[in-house]
This record gives sequence, structure tokens and C-alpha cells, in this order.
Amino acid sequence: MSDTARSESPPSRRLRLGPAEHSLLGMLASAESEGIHGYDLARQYTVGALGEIIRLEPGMLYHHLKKLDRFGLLTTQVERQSDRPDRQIHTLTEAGASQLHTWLREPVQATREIRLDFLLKLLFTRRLAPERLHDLVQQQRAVLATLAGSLERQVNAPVADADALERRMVLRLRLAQTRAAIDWLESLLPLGDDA
Amino acid sequence: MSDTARSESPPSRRLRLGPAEHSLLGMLASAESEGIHGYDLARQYTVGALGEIIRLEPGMLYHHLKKLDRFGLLTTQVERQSDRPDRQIHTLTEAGASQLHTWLREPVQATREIRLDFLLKLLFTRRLAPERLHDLVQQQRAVLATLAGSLERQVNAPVADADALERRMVLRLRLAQTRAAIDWLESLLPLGDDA
DNA sequence: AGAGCCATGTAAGAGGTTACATGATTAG
DNA sequence: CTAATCATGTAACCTCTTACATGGCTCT
Repeated sequence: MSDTARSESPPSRRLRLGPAEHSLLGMLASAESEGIHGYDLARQYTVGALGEIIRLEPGMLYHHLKKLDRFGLLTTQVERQSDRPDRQIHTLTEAGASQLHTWLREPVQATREIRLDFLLKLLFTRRLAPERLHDLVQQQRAVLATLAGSLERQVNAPVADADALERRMVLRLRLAQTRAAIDWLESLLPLGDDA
Repeated sequence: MSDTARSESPPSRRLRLGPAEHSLLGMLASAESEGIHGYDLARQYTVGALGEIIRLEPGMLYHHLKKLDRFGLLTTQVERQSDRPDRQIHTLTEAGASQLHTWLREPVQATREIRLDFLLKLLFTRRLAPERLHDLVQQQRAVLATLAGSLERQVNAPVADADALERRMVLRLRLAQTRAAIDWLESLLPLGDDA
């Protein structure tokens, strides 16, 4: 909502971004043209790998863009068009790029975050800084390996009662999912851009 | 908030319950005593297998209980105590039990629902109707096997462009997670109550 | 005397879904 | 003429999280 100058935006609460918002920063950073508008982004979120990973409806997309603008992570300029509706052209700021790259460097802590958060990190690291891909995968592998170790210890603990039996069922699923994620990460490692 | 008779509750919107609410129905159904109160439930959600599967804070727990009462899936009676605060004793209704068992019979459709929804179904089927355990696991296995087949076909499709390459990375993770879930289900199948 | 349990909640806000509103232009 | 595309949103409604309010009792 700013027009080049971010003017009188209230500094809002504290900043905490979700995967959708980080991915928007990633889209701005990896755009061929300098700026993108919301409608264009919305289209890109319905196709390809991005569409497989996350679903982002126009309502939320525009909402996120406003929030990112409020926090100064992007700037917005109006592009007037004679024949079509005006466009809000968004451009990443320094703060936005810094926020993005901090996020890209952090591996996720839980296995369930692999499916969404880590896939996004992988995607945008591939597009923006492929030289860091190897590190990203290795670090994530290390985090999950530690987790797997802890799960193994719990699974192998002696079963005292019925409840411990149920708990073990749960932990064995977690362990299986974590190991599958680790195997997948390792299968990625050649990184010679094969399948 | 009914007091034996559900009196003047507004019929509310349509009924759609989440995993937390279904698990509450399950807790009522598997209670040793006829009724349970919220505080007791809250304690049980912090320990054992249930605590591993789902986290349910008091605020949400009481909120869910109210909603289930509004829909007539449970009844609520006040038990006065002289020395301690009054208790709201909740009991499952016919409608509640029917809702629960319908849910228990349905396998989940996506791999990511295994972690929460299916584990709950497994847990409560074990407690309430262990004779259906085998069927539940087999049906879930079948659903995931179909999914895995579809993923395999997509993964093996020829890669045309860079985007298809990224998409394949994503699909390979999905496939790995789905296969891990299938293996785990199969490891459950002996059902001789071993680890 | 103070901590913590018992028991039930409310309050405030973040986050998300679904559906629709607008209004011009272009394609079938 | 109808439908879709372009472009940006609003409105209503859920859900979930986090934190705290209450007030008597018991334990140390």
C-alpha cells in the first residue's frame, strides 16, 4: 500500500513470517523482471512445483503482500494501465532479501516441516543460490539424523504397560517418516541435476 | 451447557468435526466410568500415546466440549462438590457414538493425515473395537497403495523442462513418505500385540 | 505463608478458508 | 451474447495459540 515511500505505516507487532510469506519473498527475489504484481504471482502458485507444494488463494496472497509491505520487506508501486486494471508492482527491499536468506539457511526442526517449509527452502535455494544446495541438504540431513537417533532410543526402550505399547506404535511411525525423509535427502545429494 | 435436557441450543451451522473433536468422542466412549469432566480429559491429553499424537490445551478442549454439546453429541450434567469446584460431567449420546464410529471406519485420503487422524483412529479402534483393527489397517493400506501408484506414474513421467525436474523432487518425497507409511502399516499387521 | 492443584473458562489476536464484489476488456 | 480474463481486494466465518482470571483447598 505504500507508493514508493512506505509513508505512515504503523510498525505493527513483532515480525514472524510463515512459509507462504517466505515463499513470496522468494518469488520476488527470483523474478526475471524487477517487480511482480499479485495477479501474476497468483497464477504462478497454481502450477508447477510451487503448486504441488503449497496452495495460496488470491485472498491470502494479497493479504500477505500487504503485511510484507507493512513490515518494509517489499515496496509497492502502482503501474497504471489504460486498457486493464492498475497493477501493484512489488519489489523486494534489502530487509526483505535479508529476511529471505536468513530463512533459507535454517534447516527445519521437525519431520512434518519437511513437506512444506523445507521443500520451499530447497526450491528457492535452487533458484537463487544453487551453490548452497549441498550445505542445505547436508544440514537438514544432520538435524533429521539426530531426531531419528532420539526416536530409536525411545522405540527401543522396554515396554512396561499397554500405554507404552501404544506409544511405541506412534514413535515407530515417526521414525519411519523421518528415515524416509533422510533417504530422500540423500537421494538428492548427487545434485548433478538428474532425476 | 445443557443440563441433562439440551433445551434452547441454536442448531448452529453444519456439522464438521476435526480430529481433536473426534478424539474427544473417543475418550468419552472409552472411559471406564460413565461420564468424564473436562479437567480429567485435559490431564489425559498430556500423557501417553495421546499426548504424543495431539496437543490439546485446556482452552480448546473446553471449547470443543461446548461445541459437541451444542450439536447433541454429548450431554452435560453438573456434579456439585462441597470441597472442590463443580464438575461438568459429559456423557456420549447415541448421535455422538454414531458419529464416532462412522469416522473410525473411514480411512484417511492423504499421507499427511496419517500422522494425526489415522493414528487417532488406530488408537480408539484398538480401545473400542479391536476386532476391526485388521480391517482398518488393510483399508488404509489399500488407499495409500493407490496413491503410491499414482505418484509412481507421475515420478516416472518423462522430464520435459526445469519445472518438471523440480516437480519430480517434490513427488519423490511424497512417494517416499507414502511408502514409509505403507511399510509401517504392514509392520502393524501381525496384531499379536507385539511391539 | 506460599506454591500448586482443582476446575472452568475468557480475552485477544493470528491465521486461514470460502465466497463474493468490482468493472472493464476480450474471446468464442 | 456469454464467458472468461485481468486485477485487487472485502466479508464472514472458523480454528488455533497464548495467556490469564477465578477462588477455594491442600501440601510443605
